[in-house]
Amino acid sequence: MGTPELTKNQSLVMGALTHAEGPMSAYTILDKLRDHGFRAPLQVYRALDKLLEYGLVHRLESLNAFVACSCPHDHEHDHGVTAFTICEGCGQVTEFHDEAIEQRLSALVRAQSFKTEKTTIEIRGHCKSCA
Amino acid sequence: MGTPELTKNQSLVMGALTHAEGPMSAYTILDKLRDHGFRAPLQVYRALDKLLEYGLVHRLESLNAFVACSCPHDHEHDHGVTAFTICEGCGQVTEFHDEAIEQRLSALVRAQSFKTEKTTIEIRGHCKSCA
DNA sequence: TGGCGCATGTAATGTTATTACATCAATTGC
DNA sequence: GCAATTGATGTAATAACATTACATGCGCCA
Repeated sequence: MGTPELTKNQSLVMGALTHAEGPMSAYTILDKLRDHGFRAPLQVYRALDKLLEYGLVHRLESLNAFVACSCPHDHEHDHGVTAFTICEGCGQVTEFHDEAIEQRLSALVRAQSFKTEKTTIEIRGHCKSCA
Repeated sequence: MGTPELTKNQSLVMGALTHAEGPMSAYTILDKLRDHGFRAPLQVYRALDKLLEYGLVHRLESLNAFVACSCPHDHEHDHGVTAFTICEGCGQVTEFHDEAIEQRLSALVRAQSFKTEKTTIEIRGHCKSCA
């Protein structure tokens, strides 16, 4: 029960995100795909919903934008918590994962008897080149 | 150079957030303050900008909403990273701070030569009561 | 008293996301 | 075969969130 074949719209959206340098808003994706027959936001949002569900794409909450997952393989199983650095200068987004943070958050949340469904970690700032 | 006196609009917005149980969107705040003369979104957003700057209010990125800071005192100095659990059931938001996570993130980010300006940590899920 | 800084007021617009409803194709059960 | 179901799609309209642009008022002080 891994990732199913992508539908046409899902493939188009995935392609747009994969070819982009950085994150794209839903409406930017829509504009990129007008030539391929996209007319309405919903076509993008529906595809994004599925891609998010399959773990192929991440949503950046602080940007209202989306990026292709940078994990080269293996969207079959959960990668746990994903964190991002986001450069205000050049827009570059770097995805990373860390066991230690994951475990620490897990402990803190468990202490509240809170049940985690989704964790967002986003760090805004400036990358090495844009410092 | 701490928090200056709040202006009228800032006080009104701060009051609305303080009296609310949970987070409020800017437009919800606007509606609450119509009776006090608020007419336009910008009146709310301008006040929120200042309150965020003073550290009296936090923005929840994954909700596009705002909460009063739960720290009882001491908005004079930076509290470092703030994290939140957000219950999908009852909407309850709990703010917390953790040295260990802060340091770990700091180390990871330093390894990228990334300069942090703002860190967002939001955990969506269900609280004890809504599990 | 004129200029400056800053809070404010108002309108218009821009951006992001969802609801509602209709159609179409593949699959399943009878 | 042929309803019934499920899931992807298309389209329009609207809702929700946020900003730009421009004008006004008010205290301060050189």
